[in-house]
Order: sequence, then structure tokens, then C-alpha cells
Amino acid sequence: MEQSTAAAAGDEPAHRYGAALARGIEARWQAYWAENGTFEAPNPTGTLKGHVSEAKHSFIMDMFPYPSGSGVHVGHPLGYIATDVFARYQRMNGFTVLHTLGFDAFGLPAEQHAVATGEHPRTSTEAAIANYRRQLGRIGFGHDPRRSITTIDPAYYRWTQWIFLQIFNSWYDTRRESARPISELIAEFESGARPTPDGRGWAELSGIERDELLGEYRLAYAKEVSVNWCPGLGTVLANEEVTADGRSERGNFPVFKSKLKQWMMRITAYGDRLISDLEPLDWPEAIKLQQRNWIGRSEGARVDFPVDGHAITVFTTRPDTLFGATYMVLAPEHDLVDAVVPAAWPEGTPEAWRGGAATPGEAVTAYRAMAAAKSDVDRQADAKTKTGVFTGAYATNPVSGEQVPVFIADYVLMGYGTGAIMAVPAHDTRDFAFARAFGLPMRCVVEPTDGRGEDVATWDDAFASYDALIVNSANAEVSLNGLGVVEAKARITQWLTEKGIGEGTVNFRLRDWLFSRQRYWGEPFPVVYDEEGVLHALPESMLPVELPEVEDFSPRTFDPDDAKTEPETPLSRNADWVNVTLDLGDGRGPQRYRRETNTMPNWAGSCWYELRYIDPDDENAVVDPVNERYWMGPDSGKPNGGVDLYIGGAEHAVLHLLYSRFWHKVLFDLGYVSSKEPFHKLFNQGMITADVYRDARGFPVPAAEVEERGGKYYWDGAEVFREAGKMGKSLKNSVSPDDFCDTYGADTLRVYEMSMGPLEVSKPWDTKAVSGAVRFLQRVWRNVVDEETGLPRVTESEPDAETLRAAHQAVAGVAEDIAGLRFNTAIAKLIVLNNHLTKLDAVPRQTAETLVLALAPFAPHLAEELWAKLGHSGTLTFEPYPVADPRYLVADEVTCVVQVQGKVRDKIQVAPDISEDALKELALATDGAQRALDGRAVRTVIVRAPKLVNIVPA
RNA sequence: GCGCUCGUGCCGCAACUGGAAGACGGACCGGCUUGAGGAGCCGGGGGUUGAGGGUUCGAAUCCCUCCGAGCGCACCA
Repeated sequence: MEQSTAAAAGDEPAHRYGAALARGIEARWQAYWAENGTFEAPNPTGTLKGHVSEAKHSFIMDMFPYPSGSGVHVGHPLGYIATDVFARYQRMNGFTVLHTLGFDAFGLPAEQHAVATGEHPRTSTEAAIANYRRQLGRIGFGHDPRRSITTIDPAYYRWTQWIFLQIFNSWYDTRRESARPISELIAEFESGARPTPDGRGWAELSGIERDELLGEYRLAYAKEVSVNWCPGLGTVLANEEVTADGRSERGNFPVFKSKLKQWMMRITAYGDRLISDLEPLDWPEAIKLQQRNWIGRSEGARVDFPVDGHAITVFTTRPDTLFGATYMVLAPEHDLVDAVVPAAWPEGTPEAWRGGAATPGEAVTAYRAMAAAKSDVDRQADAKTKTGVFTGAYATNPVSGEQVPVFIADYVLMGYGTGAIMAVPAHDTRDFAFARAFGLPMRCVVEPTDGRGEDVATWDDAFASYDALIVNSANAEVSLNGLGVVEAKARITQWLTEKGIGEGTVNFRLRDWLFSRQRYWGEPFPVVYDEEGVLHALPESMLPVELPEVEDFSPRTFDPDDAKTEPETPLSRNADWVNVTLDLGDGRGPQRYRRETNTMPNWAGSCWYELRYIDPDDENAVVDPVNERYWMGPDSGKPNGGVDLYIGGAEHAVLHLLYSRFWHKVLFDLGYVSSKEPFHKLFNQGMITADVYRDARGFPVPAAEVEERGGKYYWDGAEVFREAGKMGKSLKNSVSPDDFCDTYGADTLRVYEMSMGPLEVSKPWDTKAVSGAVRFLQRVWRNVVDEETGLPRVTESEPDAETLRAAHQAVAGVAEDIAGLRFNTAIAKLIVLNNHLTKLDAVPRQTAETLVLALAPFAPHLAEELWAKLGHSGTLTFEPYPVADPRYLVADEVTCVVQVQGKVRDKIQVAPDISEDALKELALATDGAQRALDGRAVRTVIVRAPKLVNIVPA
């Protein structure tokens, strides 16, 4: 492509729109926009105060990038171009528009780079950001540079830490369904309005005891929990960061369960609201569904099974099958296991239940050791074969009074429900498999509807249907027999509640969010521990807690397969920073403290950046409430408020989007924001894929150098093989926007990417196909400018009727398409108009101006230049977007299709406002219709004036 | 295994809410322009809408079955 440009340059007209001309135009207009602050968005108040439109405002956002050291390829800016087109369109429609782009810059890659090269993460990250800004700057985005925050800026993470403190200093009041300040909870304890667990007065509790008690309530808390420990990365991970096969999403290392004291966020408190508030959001259904599934709300009941003076509580979604519960299973780690295990095996314990051990205690210990040593991968692989061991204890089924054996087995998970189940083998596939493996009894309590009968011994699998009647389920006080599942659930739940042995409850699959990482390159926690080990939040005046400059910032990593290792935080190696004397202003005076040495996960900075975009340099508040209300406050179009449009990849469906919703809701509860939701409209752009070419050994070869001959592909003389894939450096098929802009120009990149297909679908990059965009822009230019002289070549005469209709039709369609984010069809309509103009001897000025303005959001540099050539001064950024006049949309004549029984038999030219009767008459009279009818009588005639008539013969 | 998307010329993809299958772009073919080439100009061909069945006056569109691709979840009680 470079060669042809160079070769053609010699004899091309001086003012042809080519790469060189585009480059000059683009540089000039980018400089103009920067100098004039064209895209600086005003706020109602504060440091960025300016004139704002009260009624029309639009906050448009992209999911901000993590600046990778290798820079961007042409796939990255797709979404940014889309938001930019939309934002420019909105400006031309009189909206005050907030659009900017910041950087999510804490994270593991910079740290790994640091380990490899010794370069400080801040140095490499800032260099990567500078490179991103340069690369993206060439594409000509209308971003407000003053609002482009980076998460690693202490002035930014000061507020990340501040929000952490708000969350830490809050608890969730389930009665009010809202977060409240922890001080209000303490007041309840102090006054005695809320008793402490053991009944002692608040004043009698030690510092540590108060600390622990409040930790049960705080929305951010440190606790010894079972976590995902990844030795290969040297850090623990959130559930969301672990793949289904038990490996780290980043790096693909094995992940093990380990008990460690870690920071957690009580996102589970918001489970209900995170589901119910999804409803009014304008999000893709698939993403809503993923969030609902991830949160996993299920309604059921808690039921107590008495065992030896204790009560084991189970969670079940099928309390209607309680009479069929013939054994129980606890998770191996369940707290009550030790309490119920007897010294010796009960009389008659089958050999298979003993796990080969002499006593129940030994069996339990051995099984626990085996379960703990299993990685999630093993557990996954073994899912089909059920393992477990009898604890030696029997529980009482509370409805049947039967004694049922209590097992431990790793198919019951400690983290879900109560970590204990009642097993109903006849009606649950997992319990069925376990019961068969251990020879446990089964009872049919749901009448099979598939003719298999009630004799469980003859079954091959469990009968798990909800659409059946309950049988064999009655005691002296309650009977479920003959009821449907739904009524049976209600009946038994009521009975359990009355007897005080159970209650209806809601359970979530969602777990609390593991919020600490053992890394250097993240936000420090703004908390310290005193010499007794009591936790203290730092006062706001001490924020930000800055990362110390250290010699060794690398995380300590281990043999990826060694589960027995423990994390070591890089910050803990810094005694000077860790051990400090501070006066926290709590009346205790200066004291010795130890800093928290974990850091926050890299999701922290992205949990709230939309708020800082609004007020990037507010020193007094996370965001000024007036500005927040203006940009994000609820209104008729968005009942829960939020950003007007948020575009990004679907890969953040549950991570970023769930975490940021959670933080936003806490801030809402505490009164800092007026919006309940951060993002009103969400749109997922597809990926730009690219062909990958591999040689015979399977190694990728440079895609740009591959030649095609006769349907086969060759590189360096040898045949290579094409496959579909992602675009990326390692696959040697990356196309850089720098090269693209050098060869074609930024406007061509923008137009090509927007014309490739619907924004939401993934589509392959095809450098050959770019010439369509090149030709289009060249023709636009040529329709307005004389290629020899560079002067405008428009005529001052009025456009003819056909041209008027073409222009107004295009404008009507384009506006509708942009508003609906259908950029590919919008460009198609602009091309149609332009192709029409190409046929004219000279383009009327009026139509040229319409075309230039309509095209401006897609090719802003070219449009600005043409607008200037047409004699206007300044930018067209705020010129009104062309509006179609309905008068010009109607054609003089339209073609009406005449069908007989759905098949086209004739066509007639009619007036667009023809009456149904007249049209029917004309249609019946056509030769085609008569020929098709062939004398048959007419039963009905369907008339869709003026475009279609369908005649149905008798 | 369960759930959600999606299958339209050679390719990327249009087609309103069920109303003429193909907009727009690429590729291809022909002509013009050019010393030649080209991303210049004008014109052209090409489909049983994945398969089968159903609803309807009429189906790419709605329903069912099957085939194929992608994504999500996966012992969640």
C-alpha cells in the first residue's frame, strides 16, 4: 500500500484528498480544537464552571483502557470512535456533552514488567500512557483533556481511599435496606438498643472484641477466610478472577484454597438490589442475564436438623421434598463436624462408609486432608464420582422423625448456603449419585410423571421435575400429599416456621468480594493497626496514603503448583513505611502504628471513575453534588440516573460492572450521589478480529507479508495456513493506527471502522476493504473541491427536486441510525447521497453543506476543512445537525407491487397518497394479476397502500 | 449438561413492526480515461436467506425439530 501511494504521488492532482493532504488537515484541526478548548465540557459549578444547557446534556463514556506497553492496534479504538461519533452528533443537536478518556493504570502487567526489567512500574506506566495519548490523539477524538484522570495519580487515588473509608465506616441495615454510618450502629450498641452477641455491655468489651464485633457488620472488613491463593502470581484472587477450571484469569496459573486473613467487601448485602435495579437499565439482555446468574438469587428455606444436642442448619430450594431427606451432608470444613463426631463407629456402620479408618475422627481427618489437597481442577475432574465419609453421627429428620446418617463430602461447598444439605437422593441428581455409591436409602416423595413408578430401586437417575405432585409426605401434623411443588413448599415452610425449626429464606450464589492483593502496584489501604492489633481508619486529613518508593517492588511468587506457600506483601518489606508514629486525632495522641501492607485490587480505581470525570480536580469532595446531579441525576429517561451511554467490551459483564454498581449504591445510600446506578445505557462493541497465518510448525508468521495464490497462502516461499483469531502482537497480525494514519489518514480509519458492520458484532479486519472508505472520502472531497486548484467547485444554484430528495432522505436516515448506534447503515446512506452528487455537473452549495455537516461526526477533520472551504469560519462542532424536511421525503410516484397469493405478478406506478380503494382497483386490472387469476374469483384483497396489494383467489 | 446469541451472493454485511431479498463496501467481469498501472469514471453478473416442518393472503423475520458457530455458567443444594 505504501508503494502505490508513493508511485501515484508524482502525477496526482495537487489537491487530491490523499494521505499527505489528510495528514496536514488532521494535524491542523487537532491543533485548532486543542487551542480553542473546543471539547472542554462546562460544569454547572466548581472549577470547570461554564455555560451549560439545563435540558440537554449527555455524559458519554468508554471503558477506559489499561495502557499496555505495546501500544494500541486498530481494534482498540473501535468503541472510542463510536462514542466520539455519537458525542459529536449530540453536540450538533445542542447537547452539552461530557466525553473524555482516562487510564486504568494500576495492575499486574506493569509489575511483571518491573520484575523483568527493573524499571519502576510508575515509569513504565506513565510512558505507556503518554504513548496511548499520542496514538489515540491522532484519531481526533473530541475528549475533554482536563478530565482525563489516571488511577495512579495520588490526587485520584486519594479519593479511591476516601471511598474505601466510607465503605469501611458503614454497615448494612437490612430493615432499611440501606447502608448507614457505623457510628449509628455503635450508638445502638452503646445505648443497649442493640444487644451484643453475649449480652455484655459495649463498655465491657475490649478494643479487639469491639473490633471483631463491628467487623461482622462493616461493608469492608478484614477476616480469616478461605481464599483463592495463586502461588504463581504470588497473590490471592477474587472469585471473579478465577476461571471455571480453577486457574487464574491472568497468567493461567493453578489456584488453591487457602485460609488467610484478607480484606473483604460485603457486596452480598446488595444482592437483592443489584438484581432488582437491573430492570430499568438500558443494557443488553445478555449482560443483565449474566449478572443475574452470577448473583444467583434463589428462594428456599432454612431447616434445622437436630444432632446430638446441636442443630445443623441446611439451606434447600426444595423444602417440599423434606420427607425424602434420607441423609445429610456437610462440607468437609463445616464448623460442627468436630462437635458431632463420636469416638467410635456406631454398631453396624457399613465398611464403605468408614473410608478405611478405625474411628470416625480418623476418617474425617483423612478425608479433610484429601479434600484440601485437591485443587479446583481436580475437584472439577472428579465431579462425576462422589466421594465422602460418614461422620458417625445421626441427625433427626424434623418432619419424619427418622434418624439419618450425617456425611462429609466435597460435593457440598462451604461457601454456598449454610455449607450443609439435606440429601434427597430420589429427587436430586447429585444426591442420587452419592446415595448409589454409598448404598444409602432413598424415598420417592414426588410422583414421577414419566411412568417409571415409585420403586426407587428400579430408577436409573433422580426424578427432579418441578411439575409433579407430592406423595408419601405426611406426619401427624402436616400433609403435603397431593399438592403441587409450589403449594407444598408454601405449606411446609409455614409449618416449619410455626414450629420454630425453619423459615423461608433467600440465598445468593454471590460471595463477598475479596478486596486485598499482595502486590506493590495498587492503592494502599488507608488503615493502620495499633500495638494491640486494633484496626484504625486514618482520618481524611491523612489521605492520600502514598505508595512508598521501594527498592524491591516485585511480588514474591512461588512454584505455581506449591499450594503450601503463603503470600508475602511487597510493602511489608519496608519497615520505615510500615511502622509509623501518628496522631489520629482520636484523643489518644501520637501512638505507634503498623500500616496495612496489602494493596487494593486493580478494580478499585475503575469502580468510580465516572464520578471523577465529572469533577476531576475537586479538592473538597469526591464529586460536587450539583455537578453529579447535573450529569448523572435521575430523570424521566433514566429513572435510576447514571451515565447516558457507556460503551465497552462484554468481558466486563460481571467484574467491573458489578463492582462499580456496588460502590455506587453505597455512595448513594450515604448521600454522596443522587443516582442509584452508575451506567444507564450500556452497549457492548464487538471485537475486531484478524486472520492469523501459521507455518507448518504452527508458529504465526507476519500476516502483512503473506501472499495468496490460488486459494492457498504463502510466506517466504512456504505454504502457511490461515485461521481466524484476535489481533495482537504475538500473533503477528497487529495493524497499528500510526501506520494506518500515515497511509490513509485518521478520517479514513474512523469511516472504515464504523462501516465494517454493526458495532456489537465481531468482524474481521480486512486491509484490502479499506479502499471503499478511501474512495468515499475522496469523492466527497472532489464533489466540493476542485482537485487542480483546491478551490470550492460548488454552484450557487438551487438543487433540483431529485437532489433535494436524496439529501433529505439521507439526512433523515443518518440521524436515526446514529441515534440508534447503527453507524454502518448511516455511512451507507451518506455514500448513497454522495454517489448521487457525483453524477451532477456541479454540486449545489446548499447540498454540499448538508453533506459536510451530516458527515462531520464520522470524518470530523475532513468536514471541518470542507466547511472552511465553503466559506465558514471557526469550527462546525456546534453547527446544528441537518434536519430532514418531510416535504422533500415524499416521492412523486412510488412502485406498488401487485401480488397474487403472495407472489409478485405485476408492478404499477402510483401516487404516494393513493387511496386504498383506488389502488385495489388498479391492481385488479393489471395484466399480471389477471393472468395469474386466470378467471378465478377473488376471495380477499389485502391492500397496504401505497406499496403493496395482495390478491387472494377463491 | 444448562442458559443466551447468531447462520442472507465469493467476503464484510442491509432489509422498518411479517409486505418486491440485497442497501452500502470489498472482490470479480466489461467498457471509458491513461504511455502504462492504479484506489479515476461508467456499467454488469451472482442467492432455494444453514436444513426440514408449521402459522399466515404473505416468512430472512414468528413457532417447533435438527445441523453448525460463538459466548456465559457449571457439584450453587
